[in-house]
Amino acid sequence: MGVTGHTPPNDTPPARSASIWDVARVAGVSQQTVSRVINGKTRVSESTRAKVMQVIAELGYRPNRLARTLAGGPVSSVTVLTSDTALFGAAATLRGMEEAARAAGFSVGISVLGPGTSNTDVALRLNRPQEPVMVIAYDDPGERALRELPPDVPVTAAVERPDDGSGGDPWQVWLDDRAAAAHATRHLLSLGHQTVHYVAIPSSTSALPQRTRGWQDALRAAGRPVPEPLRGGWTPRSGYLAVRSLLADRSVTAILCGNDDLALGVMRAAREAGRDIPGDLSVVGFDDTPASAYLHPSLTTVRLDFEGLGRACFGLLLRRLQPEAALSLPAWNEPELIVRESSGPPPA
Amino acid sequence: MGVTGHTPPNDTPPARSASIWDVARVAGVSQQTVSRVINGKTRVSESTRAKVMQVIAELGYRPNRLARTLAGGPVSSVTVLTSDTALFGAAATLRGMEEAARAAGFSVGISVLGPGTSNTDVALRLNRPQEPVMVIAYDDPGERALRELPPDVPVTAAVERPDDGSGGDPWQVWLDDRAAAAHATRHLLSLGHQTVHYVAIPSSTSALPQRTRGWQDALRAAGRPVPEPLRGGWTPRSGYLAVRSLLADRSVTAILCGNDDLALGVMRAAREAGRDIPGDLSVVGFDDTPASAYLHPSLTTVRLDFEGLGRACFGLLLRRLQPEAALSLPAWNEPELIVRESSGPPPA
DNA sequence: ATGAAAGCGCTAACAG
DNA sequence: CTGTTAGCGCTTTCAT
Repeated sequence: MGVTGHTPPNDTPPARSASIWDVARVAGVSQQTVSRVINGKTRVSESTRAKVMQVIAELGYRPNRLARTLAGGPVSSVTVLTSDTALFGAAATLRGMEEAARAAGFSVGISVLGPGTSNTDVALRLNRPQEPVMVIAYDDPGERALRELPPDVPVTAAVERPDDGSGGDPWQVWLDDRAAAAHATRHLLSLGHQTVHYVAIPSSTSALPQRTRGWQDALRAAGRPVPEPLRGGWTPRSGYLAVRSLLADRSVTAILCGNDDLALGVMRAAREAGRDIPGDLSVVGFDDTPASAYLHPSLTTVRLDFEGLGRACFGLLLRRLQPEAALSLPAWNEPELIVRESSGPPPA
Repeated sequence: MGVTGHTPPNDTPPARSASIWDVARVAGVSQQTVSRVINGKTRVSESTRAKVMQVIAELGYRPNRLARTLAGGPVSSVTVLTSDTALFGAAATLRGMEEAARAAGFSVGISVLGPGTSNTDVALRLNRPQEPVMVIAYDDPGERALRELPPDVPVTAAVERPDDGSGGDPWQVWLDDRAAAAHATRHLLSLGHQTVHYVAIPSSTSALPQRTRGWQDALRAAGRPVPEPLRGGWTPRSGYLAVRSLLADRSVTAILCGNDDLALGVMRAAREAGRDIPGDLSVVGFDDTPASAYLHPSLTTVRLDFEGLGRACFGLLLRRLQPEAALSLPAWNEPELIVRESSGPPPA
């Protein structure tokens, strides 16, 4: 006996779980037949199929996906590269990616990028040289990883904005931040504000980020002065610090923030400066986190469908892996301005 | 030529990236020597090592971790099983796990559990039958997955509370929620409140959750009435809905909430009911999310070191995988009450 | 419809 | 210090 050919004469059970060979032996069929039953692609007689299934259950057989992949089976794993998953956008995108991948039978790996990730490093994180990858590239570490991945790695990405010029990489997805920022800015102008100040999130590029551009677009189109954008980070604290000095100036009546956390910090700074929201100051954010509707005051913000974007990013990857299948891309929602209590007319 | 033995006579480059064999051939050494250089465990002469390293760089060789694992190499991958990563606790725990795992050279897979996950299902998500697993089991789907994993899978878990009786599973880690809840409750009592109401997060068990017990502990120890706990969900909205009717009763002057999101909803409901915080009502949460310090009013809450717990959970896994190594467990912080603006004395 | 053979890329024994 | 051999568990080919 000992089909695997190396069963020691006096064996202790090696705690090795049942393989396809074990199933084959017990079921009295070839190993190949078991494979066929498992994959269900090829036709197998009903009787043998039943027998094999029964033995699989008896032995508690569980397939080894590594071996399957190594042997040249279909691709069924992705690795997601992302920086800081504490950020709302990245976390939500990751959820969308994982959900779509799992639905398609993919296993998903995750690897977090730090600020100091060397170029070879990132490729070495993959489970195999050509494992497909999705990159969440809203910030600098993500963008760098995207650039530094070897060309033979199939990759799609959720990015902050399309590549300059060319109209966008076909393997990237993004939300129309520029239009959204313009929309939010127009909302504030239409309430009667003379201009709108902007607290920016960190940017991935030297070029002007899309939200900043959209904000400028709207101000310029209305012929309003364009203040210098304030540099914020990602946290409430950074928003708080960024605007403290600004708030002494009572002519500042409207502030657009790069995300909801910044907005939260800005609102706190405003209160401490004795400014009423929205009476003296309007504040608008980006993201529409679950908390935003319950803040005091509730936050006017731009809802961004990061989960949808993540799902689409995986759809794109699937299309890249199976070009012949002509897969349709799952749709995602465009950004939407949610008007709440934190924005209103300027003081009279 | 053709060490791999199947190079077609008239080959088009199969887009197959360089393997260890290719490196060996070019470097003029055996495949095994390349393996030795890569792993660095065995001694290799400096000259051959240099040669091999050079060829590795030339050919852009990247190791295949799947093959390594399949061939019986050291374990270097984990899968994390978790439900809803949108929750602060689960997300932070995941970050800690990923960080520790990556630092140890592990690749980490993630698979999200839904409410309806059948028992065989969960084992089939693993990349191989005996892949190590970490479960984030703060809620029911997590606890179920933990129960349903086959016994031969090495698993550690971050759980809401230790197993009943036995003093806790040695492969589980948890925070002392019970003591923390008692502490938070005593804080409110010491401010002069007659009693404290509690809005609970969903529980994973039929038994009383630890936070609920701690709250009761403190009330009983002080000889105060123990109100019926209110059942909340995880979101601000559920906190908002849970307490709306309660707030009509002005004798309710202190509410402890199962997490900060619930507290946010409770605070909003309170304002809408015309209650001032902390003047008429004190609110205390659990988690200390980054937003909590910037809310209006800023939230008194219990800081929980989920990231530390996640790192410890991986440490535990490592210990389980290498019992002989006698690894020390990374420490994590005990829960800590952060007193802010939302708690104060009851109205006179 | 089923079986047999070869091999994916690597590591773990053994040899020398 | 280095090379040889035998697999890991599975999916391709090809046969039958």
